Amino acid sequence: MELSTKYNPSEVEEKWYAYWLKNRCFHSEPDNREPYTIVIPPPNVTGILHMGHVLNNTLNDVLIRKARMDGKNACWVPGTDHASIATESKVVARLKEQGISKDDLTREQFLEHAWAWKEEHGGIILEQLRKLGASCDWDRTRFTMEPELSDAVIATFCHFYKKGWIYRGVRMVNWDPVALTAISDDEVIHKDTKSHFYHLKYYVSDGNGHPTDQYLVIATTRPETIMADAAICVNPADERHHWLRGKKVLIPLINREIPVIEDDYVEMDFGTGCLKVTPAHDAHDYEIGLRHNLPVLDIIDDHGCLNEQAQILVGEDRFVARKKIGKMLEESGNLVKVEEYISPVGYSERTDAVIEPKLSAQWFLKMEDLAARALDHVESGRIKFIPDKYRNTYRHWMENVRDWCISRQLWWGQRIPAWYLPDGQVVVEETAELALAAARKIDPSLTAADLKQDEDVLDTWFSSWLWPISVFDPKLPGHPEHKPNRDLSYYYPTNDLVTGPDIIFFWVARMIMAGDEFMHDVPFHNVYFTGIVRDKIGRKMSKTLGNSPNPLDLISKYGADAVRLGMLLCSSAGNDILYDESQVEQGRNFCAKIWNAWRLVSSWNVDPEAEQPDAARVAVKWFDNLLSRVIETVEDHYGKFRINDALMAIYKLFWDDYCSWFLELVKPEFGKAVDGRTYEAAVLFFEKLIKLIHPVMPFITEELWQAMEPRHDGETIMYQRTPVAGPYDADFLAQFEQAREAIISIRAIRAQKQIAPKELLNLYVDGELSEELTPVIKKAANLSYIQPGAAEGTAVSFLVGTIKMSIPMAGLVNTDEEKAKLEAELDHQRKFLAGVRAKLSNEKFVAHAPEAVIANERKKESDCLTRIEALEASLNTLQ
RNA sequence: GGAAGAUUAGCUCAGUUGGUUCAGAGCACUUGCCUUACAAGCAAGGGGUCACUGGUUCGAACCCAGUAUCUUCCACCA
Repeated sequence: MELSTKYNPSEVEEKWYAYWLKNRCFHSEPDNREPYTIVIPPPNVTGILHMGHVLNNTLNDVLIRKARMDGKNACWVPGTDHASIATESKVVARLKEQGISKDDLTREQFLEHAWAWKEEHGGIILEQLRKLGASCDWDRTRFTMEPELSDAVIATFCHFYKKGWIYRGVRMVNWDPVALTAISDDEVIHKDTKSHFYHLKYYVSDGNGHPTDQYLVIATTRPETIMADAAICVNPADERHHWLRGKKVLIPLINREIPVIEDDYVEMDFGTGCLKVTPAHDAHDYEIGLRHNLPVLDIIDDHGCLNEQAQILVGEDRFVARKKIGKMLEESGNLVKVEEYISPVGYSERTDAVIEPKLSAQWFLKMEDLAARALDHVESGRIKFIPDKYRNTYRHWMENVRDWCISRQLWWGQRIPAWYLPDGQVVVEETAELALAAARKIDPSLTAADLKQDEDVLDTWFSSWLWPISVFDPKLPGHPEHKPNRDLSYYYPTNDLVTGPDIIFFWVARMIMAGDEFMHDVPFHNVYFTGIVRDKIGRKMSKTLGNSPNPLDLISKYGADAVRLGMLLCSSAGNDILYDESQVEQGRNFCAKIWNAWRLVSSWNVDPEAEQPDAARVAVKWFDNLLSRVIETVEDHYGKFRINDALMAIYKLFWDDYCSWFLELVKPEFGKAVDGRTYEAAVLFFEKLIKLIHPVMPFITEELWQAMEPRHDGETIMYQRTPVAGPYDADFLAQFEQAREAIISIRAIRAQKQIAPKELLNLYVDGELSEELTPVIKKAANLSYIQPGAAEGTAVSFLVGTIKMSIPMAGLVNTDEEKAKLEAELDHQRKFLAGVRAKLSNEKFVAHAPEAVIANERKKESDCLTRIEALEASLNTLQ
């Protein structure tokens, strides 16, 4: 079959992806083969493909395709995540554009809009993954908010509630005033932020609410919260403040009287040693408040604005209020000074809004027991992290974990299955009907109308932690007594998880917890953490910087295979990835190389009767041995998740060894036919090579495989078996390396002396060179003959190991130049010899070093002597 | 503030538990080639005091201590 001169990726990719889909090549059903399972880290349902996805899914696809070719029953389950906060905020933003406020909608109306948005944008990213070549089992596509999976989430909530591990409590939580919801501790990002340290005078009260002329000074970064102060606190050991004992002070501007209290929490040497206690707006202050029975006065509303309770600046945003109150305090004479100050401030991961500590009723899941068990799975090695260093991170988090705030004040998500009775009691059941039944046990007169369901939804991660289970059997989570169905029994535990280290706590840790709780088993055996994709100067990719290429543009420009290869080339596990388009170009170039190699082989005329030239015979033997050795290396790399090392080994095998050496050695002379045996070997090697390449570059390899008809009878390469390494002759491979070295030296001499490659030369060999390899050297170096011994007359000589080689070259040799070169080399060898001898004459070395090391030093010594002798002989000849 | 990790060629990284002939790869670079598969290519080549300072050892890129720089994670001193 005639191939076009250029590889056309887009046409080929479309053709074969459609073919794979049509033939259901990606689909898996349980059978008696060993399963190999991956669940996709579900992207946000309304997300679009970015470079991080490309990296992650390329790695996933390489692993799954490799496993498939290893004969395993490979199943890669795709799907999307409803991404509660992210999606809801997008929907809110779109409604706003249409002039609709969320507050004007009922829950049902809002959800209609949200589902419409999901229908419109949902699944785009899955379509994009197909362009990348992802071999997901699309028949198994799941969505975390589809009915069955939502049921699983609800059941899970009930399960833990009945176990006593879920509780509702009024706690200080992280409030996001933009998203209008509480978020978990993990969703808060602390950033050092420039602010001001206000030093304020609080006057001591005369007992009737009037200021005396005595005062104390506190330091705060949040002067707008002084109206919520409940006390001033000092350290009991701080003698500077003992005069304040039992006194009351007045809050500036509003003149409210508050007590001075003492608590060890206050650091004497920080600030002024006086702390204003504001229980409603600071987590630590809240704790102090509890200890001292202080009232809680909340002066900030959900949007982060001061409310009526503040008395002043009502309705002002907290940051505006901060500036304004600074002025007011200055005017009232309460402001002592303002210092520049840098302090850590919490920001919302989603909205980047400054988090407001806020007291509110939320649902929590106890973590202690779950975390201990999840930690053990990793500590014991049942789950391996690649790279290993993430174990430390994981352990630290697990040992310091706090209860998980699982409620979110949002509508897009699974609604908490808790119903409140009119008297405030709560029942938790999977459905409204069951809840009513449960409520009637408390009060038989109740009707459905009397029950009010909790308004909140659950944290997205409370659904995605079930993912490796619920994609197979949504009935199991929450119902541990349920018998796992056929899919779950077969595919669980999954094998490998490829994901970013940024979600190690959000997702990885919690999947391990859920797996342990419901399956009493790990959810996966290996977690491969990818790095973050950055641009080539190390910046994170972001829309605002505009340094993030659109993967689909890259695919249409270079082809999916090129993008995949480019991504993998720069990705060693756990390191951040500095992406550069030149790597994708390298991928494209590799495609061209593969394409052209087959164009060459397939263009040959074959004469089955022709005798196989010696050089070709040896080349075949060599490549056969080499192939086995490289396959062994590649398998080893895969086993250690060193995907880019595996890739590089294959890349070099194909480009350097197969193309540059093997094909050049067996290539028939112009106009002549290739013999049958050599041709068969060249084709067979090519087949094995594209099988090795297929997991990384699925499209071009399928195209060429199919182009090799009728050899393959229309079978896909996807289900061919990975080539296996046979035994190989390491000595022979080493001998070939010597030949290769000789050839390179001869070519270099040609280049130096400007002798055309076509001009025949003669070679004299003084030393033990394998007879078998002389035809190879002859062909590759274009020699007319190779003779034992040393060249007579003027010659250029060089060393290959300890073998002296020389090429007679009358008239072309500059004797002085050659002499200088030889002398330099001789000098170097003598120094080397001196070093080796120094070692060998060191008694301690001889006494302590192992036999093998000493023997090796002796070999170095004798080889070096041989070389010195050869060099001296060459010098003599020149003189 | 705590912790983990990193520092090897211009760039990105290997270096498998201290010892194969003065440290390897890919890319980039230099030189020569439009040689009938491929100029997106071929051939040849240059390039490193393994961050720094000490120590352990017969022997250190590798182990130990300290220093410097960087990255990430965790952390509510108001």
